[in-house]
Amino acid sequence: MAVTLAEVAAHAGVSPATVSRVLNGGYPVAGGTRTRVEQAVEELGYVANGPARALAAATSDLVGVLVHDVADSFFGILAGSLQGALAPTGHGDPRRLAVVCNTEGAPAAELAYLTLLEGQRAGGVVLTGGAVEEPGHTGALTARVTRMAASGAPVVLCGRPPLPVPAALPVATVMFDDRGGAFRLAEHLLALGHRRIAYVAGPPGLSTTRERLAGHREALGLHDPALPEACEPLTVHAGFERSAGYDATRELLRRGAPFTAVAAANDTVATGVAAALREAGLRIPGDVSVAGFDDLPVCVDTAPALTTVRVPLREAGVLAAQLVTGRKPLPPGGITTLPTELMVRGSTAPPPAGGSRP
Amino acid sequence: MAVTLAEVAAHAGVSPATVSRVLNGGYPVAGGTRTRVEQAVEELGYVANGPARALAAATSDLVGVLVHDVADSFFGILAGSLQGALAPTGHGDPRRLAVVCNTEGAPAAELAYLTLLEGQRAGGVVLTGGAVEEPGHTGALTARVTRMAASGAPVVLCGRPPLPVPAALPVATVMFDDRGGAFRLAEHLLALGHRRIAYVAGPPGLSTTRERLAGHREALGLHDPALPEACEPLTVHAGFERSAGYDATRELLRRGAPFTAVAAANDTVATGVAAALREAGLRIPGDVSVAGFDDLPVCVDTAPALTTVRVPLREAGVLAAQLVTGRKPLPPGGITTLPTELMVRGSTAPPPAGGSRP
DNA sequence: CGGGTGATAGAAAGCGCTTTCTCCACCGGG
DNA sequence: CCCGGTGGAGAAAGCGCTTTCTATCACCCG
Repeated sequence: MAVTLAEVAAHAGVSPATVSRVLNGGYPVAGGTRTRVEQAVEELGYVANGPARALAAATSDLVGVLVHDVADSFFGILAGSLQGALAPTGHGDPRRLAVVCNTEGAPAAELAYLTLLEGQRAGGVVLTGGAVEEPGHTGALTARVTRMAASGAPVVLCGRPPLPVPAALPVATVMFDDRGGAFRLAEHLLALGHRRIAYVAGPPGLSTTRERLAGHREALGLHDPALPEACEPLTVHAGFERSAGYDATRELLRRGAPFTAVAAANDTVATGVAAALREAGLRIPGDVSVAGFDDLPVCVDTAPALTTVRVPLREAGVLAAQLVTGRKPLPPGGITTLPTELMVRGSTAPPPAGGSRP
Repeated sequence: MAVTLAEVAAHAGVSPATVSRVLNGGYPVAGGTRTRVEQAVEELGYVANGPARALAAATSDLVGVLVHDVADSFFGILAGSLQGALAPTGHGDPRRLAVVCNTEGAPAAELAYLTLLEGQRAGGVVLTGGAVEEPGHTGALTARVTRMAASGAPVVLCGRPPLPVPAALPVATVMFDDRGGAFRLAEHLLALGHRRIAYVAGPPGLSTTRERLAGHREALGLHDPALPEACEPLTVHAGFERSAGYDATRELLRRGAPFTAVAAANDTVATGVAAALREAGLRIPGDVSVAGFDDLPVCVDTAPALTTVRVPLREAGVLAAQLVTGRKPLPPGGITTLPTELMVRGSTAPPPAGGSRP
């Protein structure tokens, strides 16, 4: 079967303890001894037994990555860069493995996976995506996160607001400036002359939905205090899938209230919005402007290319990896906010001259 | 700290062995005893220590999922459905965790991750994406896969050809009918009247590239034995990214050899192809038809919607999960080929009447 | 009516590693 | 010249679980 530590020790003529120390560092080992052990490891092709290490050390090389759904590019890109950054540059470093868990955004699934990861003695956990803001769940989540962090496993909240955990614990938050991005996007639409701006928001109760909507409204209100209220009937809550955007837009069109622009919760929803508009015979951006959020790869290939807000997913993934592995110290306050950037493309233009349609 | 098996045993007034048996099944436990144990587990909120189980049982609940890159929708969708299907319907079932590893298609990374997973005593491994067909690597991979399977961890090859391992081992292969799909796509182009068909192929040496190209050429040859050779100068090898399609198309245009259609290695590449053509002032499908492969979600939102070949990624993910967990018996021969389907959309049309351009 | 014969439960031996705790040599200072 | 220090190595005790191997009981059949 597999080579064990003891065999390596025997081969090198030292005790198992010494081999362990050479492999894990943090304890002085004389140069000659170290060399002999390393050679034995090499010759025997020794690969440590992960579970045994985890059992003895009470922590493993596993890093849990909770996402709403990896099939969604937003999470796929985040998880991908995170996974890549988990493998450090140095060659001998212990390689962390990413355990990705699709929660579908469901609180129960989130907690269930956290339990599973705790049982696996995961060496860290990254919670990504908007948080369900519901007192009961936030409380339960905070308790779980506190417990994990207290047991030494760093927790990184990525793309969601911080949790009220004791400051001394290894819990970091990496946020996106969703609010600012939504604000600038709305400003862009206003500057183009739009006033009747529809908004296809994400699921209610989700932090991301709240932030983006807040930024959007703030911009409207700053331009004209009456605008937020005026646009209220043009706001629809939906899911984060393409079909949600499609359905919401059909509903909007059915209602008949005129609008000249639609801002969507994210790019995927925006493609659904665009499809519904096109199907209704409306031209983009001639008749109606459309904007998304996230700047997923799809944005540049839609027709027309989608105006959106870039969210630095790759950067976030790398940062989260560095934080969860402890390679990067926690920032003071534990919170890092990554900037978002308005990406103006072809899907937004001034409203039609003849007045607002439909 | 965490509740242990022994504590549950004490609470239920039985021995640890009995608790273990209730939890794992496969050994008769009297109804009353079982109930008492289950109640104790419930009351104490017991969660098994994964590493300890894995150490004692020499196998874990971890399932390795090797992908080229999760950020790529192809793999994201595959990994997502696979991960979802790993969590069985029943509630008490042991939940398998998916460890996703980005190999970037690099043989060395593939082997390195396999070693890591072996060290973790993974309960199974799924290798996805085209295989690098290089004797040395195939040999090394076969050896590794054989060893893992022999130690009891099922291995599933998904979207790649089978490996020559002993038939008795738990190794299954789930393939896509890439060749057939490419064949039908080429037939479609030929039926539209195209004769000068460019092909932006994937990286050389990859099984997927080979299969798709083979199907494509087969259709050309069947239509006119001289066609494959005639189209040879219009075939370019590139990567699987959008930029590869873009660059390859620019190169094709630069060469000046006329073509009326371009078939791309996959949808992502096709979007790059389309972008380059559009940039060159060519209309799709008016001047040049474009076709992709995979039928990723992006296909329906490009302008025009992309004609492509649907590859049943979700189905494959679910099937792979069932096979790797042993929930579904290995098919005879160990190989399952999933059908692909031609999806005709707006990006393909008859070639321009005036003759082939550019 | 006694010893098979199942059906259950317990004892105990690890699984392969980490990590105290101990021990040993050898060093320099008093 | 002796002794406390100190760097380096080993012994051994687990970590929490699975899994033989054994030990009990009932029973049941000849």
